[in-house]
Amino acid sequence: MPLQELKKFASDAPCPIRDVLDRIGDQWSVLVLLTLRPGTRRFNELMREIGDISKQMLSRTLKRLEQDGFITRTVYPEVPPRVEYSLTELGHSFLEPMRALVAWADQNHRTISEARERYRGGN
Amino acid sequence: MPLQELKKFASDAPCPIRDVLDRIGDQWSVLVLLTLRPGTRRFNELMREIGDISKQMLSRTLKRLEQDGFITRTVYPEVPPRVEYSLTELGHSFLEPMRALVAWADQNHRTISEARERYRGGN
DNA sequence: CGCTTAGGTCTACAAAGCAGACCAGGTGCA
DNA sequence: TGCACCTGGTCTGCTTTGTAGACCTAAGCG
Repeated sequence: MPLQELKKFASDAPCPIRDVLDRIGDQWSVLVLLTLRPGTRRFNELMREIGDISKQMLSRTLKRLEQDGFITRTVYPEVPPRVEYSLTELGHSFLEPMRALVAWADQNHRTISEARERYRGGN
Repeated sequence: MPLQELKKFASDAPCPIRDVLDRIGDQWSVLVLLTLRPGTRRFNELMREIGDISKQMLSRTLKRLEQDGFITRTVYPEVPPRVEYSLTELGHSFLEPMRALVAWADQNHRTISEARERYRGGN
């Protein structure tokens, strides 16, 4: 039996924190959401703007974000196909606390780098 | 040449956001920090409280957090050995914006679950 | 002597992620 | 008619990351 299912089951019920951390914990999800913040984007635009994500991961990430209600996916039945992604209310509201974190990152980035240097140096 | 080095190099210089996301992006780091918030913990206490982390990952995560200045590691040269971990100022300050995120999670957990249900149902 | 205990490290094996090949199917060009 | 091109993916092998669990050290206790 897939071990992971057990874990998920065990942590799902009692711990919404874990649930969100699993979401944020996915580096790509946050990055995609941040990239969508300015407005609607198409698949390949996201690829280009994010830069180092693989098609597979982008596809998977978008699917999950749609599933969880963070983004909407609109297909225009043209040829070649056009698919647009954009944030929902939920997606936007998530980015609000996220911004605080990003701000913290901005402020403390240098401190962290210095700590790293010291560690290397002091070792 | 290790491809990853390139990536790291490319994203290190211009983008502190990425740098922090890589840190948070690590599910375990945040979980360890949250577990340390109430106060000092020993290695096996962390293991027990977190529950489903492997020794190796806990060890690795703690090492990195120490390196980055989020926690301190104190060894008491007894037998059997005793090692205590606790948050630094930086660690505490990081958890502040993090709390906003956790609060958001608490509030919106149900909404997300419902979106998931709808998705399954509507498919 | 040999078992216990804490905090790890080491070693196989499983899972996740990546790059790049491939696909559909209408359009433009020859 | 044929042939390459476009987007938004999916599929396939290989690399990287994470896991479980055995092992290690060295004092204390029976």
